[in-house]
Amino acid sequence: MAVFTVRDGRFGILLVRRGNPPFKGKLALPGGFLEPDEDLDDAAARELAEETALSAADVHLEQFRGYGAVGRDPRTRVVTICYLALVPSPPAVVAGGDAADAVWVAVDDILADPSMMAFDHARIVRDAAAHARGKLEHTTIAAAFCPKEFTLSDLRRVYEIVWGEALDPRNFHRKIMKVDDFLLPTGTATTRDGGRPAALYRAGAATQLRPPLYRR
Amino acid sequence: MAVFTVRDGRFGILLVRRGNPPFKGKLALPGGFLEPDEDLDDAAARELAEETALSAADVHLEQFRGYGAVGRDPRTRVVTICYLALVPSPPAVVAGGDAADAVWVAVDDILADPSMMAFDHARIVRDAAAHARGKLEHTTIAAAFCPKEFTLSDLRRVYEIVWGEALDPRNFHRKIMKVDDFLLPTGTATTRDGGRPAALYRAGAATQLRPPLYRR
DNA sequence: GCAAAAGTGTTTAACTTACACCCATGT
DNA sequence: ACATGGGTGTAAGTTAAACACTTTTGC
Repeated sequence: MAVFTVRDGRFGILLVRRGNPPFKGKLALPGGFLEPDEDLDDAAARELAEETALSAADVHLEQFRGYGAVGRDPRTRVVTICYLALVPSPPAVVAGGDAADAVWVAVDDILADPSMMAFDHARIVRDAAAHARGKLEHTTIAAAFCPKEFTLSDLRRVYEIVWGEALDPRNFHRKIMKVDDFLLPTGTATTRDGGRPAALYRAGAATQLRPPLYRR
Repeated sequence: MAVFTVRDGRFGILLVRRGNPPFKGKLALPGGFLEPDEDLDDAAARELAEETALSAADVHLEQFRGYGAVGRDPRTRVVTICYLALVPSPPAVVAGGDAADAVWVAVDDILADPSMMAFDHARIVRDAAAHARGKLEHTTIAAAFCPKEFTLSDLRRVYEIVWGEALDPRNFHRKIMKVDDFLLPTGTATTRDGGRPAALYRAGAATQLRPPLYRR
């Protein structure tokens, strides 16, 4: 599982600290083995629930890609199918399961120093992060990082943090609102200190962002 | 393997007629089992070579997605990783390998009558075809259906056949030529009967089509 | 010359960008 | 009143769609 979130102004991923060899002490992607009686998607949902206490209904969960290089686990041949999960911030703190040593790590810190990762997981993180970043351009998955109700600023901040670049709030507002069935008004607004209250929205049924919202 | 091509004005896929139960007589995707000493991409390239006598260097080959539903093969549990191959037309005719009964079938015929397919392969064909059709919008993979040297009309015909819709030749011409490093002029031109000769191009290094070329 | 297909130019509308401006709230 | 962030208007530049038109060949 590549479980991404946006937390404390960073694009983060859920990792577990390995307590046993090989790669003892290094960070690894959480995951587990397919049960004999479950489909791939079901196994991913189960693993996600075990690691984060989040149900698949609350998050964006999609199959990403398979990895099967021969030496990727020094113990035996392992073919992995990596799933991508995008969870809202702050994500439910990790529960008791296998993931007692689960930590949130900023993606950019991993890309800057891949040696902190076990197995070929640094490469998987790199691939999955690039995939997620790219998908923000032409899909509505950014909303998966937001809570059930959110403002346009919340959504814009997701884009800015994941991409690491500033977007014009005015133009962002109009571009997003032009997409049919992306943001559904709730009729309510935020109350904060110092500033006009923002309208709250829920994510609608739209999945494609057309036209796309490009990075620089 | 989901091996697609454009042949005789149709968007086609390579299938094999099953000679043994289960699903004897039905059509199936070609494929095989992963060897103990090969990576996923290597296995896909090997299978492609066995089925079509095409080397991975000549075609577009990418991992598509995994399928692992419990009952998808009635004999035993099988997890498949489907690869997408786009091969030029006319593709090298199938050689001696496992695929003695290989046939090219139009994708739309399968979608119209999925019962001709064995296992869950009709669903895989549907998913893979939708993926390929969608990728024409924002990548340069359409060129993978063309021979080494091709004209803008050849490329446009690929789009028209795969999407099943007509495109304006004039606007298509300019949109494609505006993409940096997509089409490299060879300096030569076609000779045909009745019509101005068209410039011939080779595919360049560009992979992304930005801005995209949308379907209706 | 004529038909056919390739390729260019032009007009109009739509969209993007940048930024000025107004709005609604807390202090 | 004023600071703060939300939201709207607008003008300039860019891009896309539709289609008239020119070019280059075979017959």
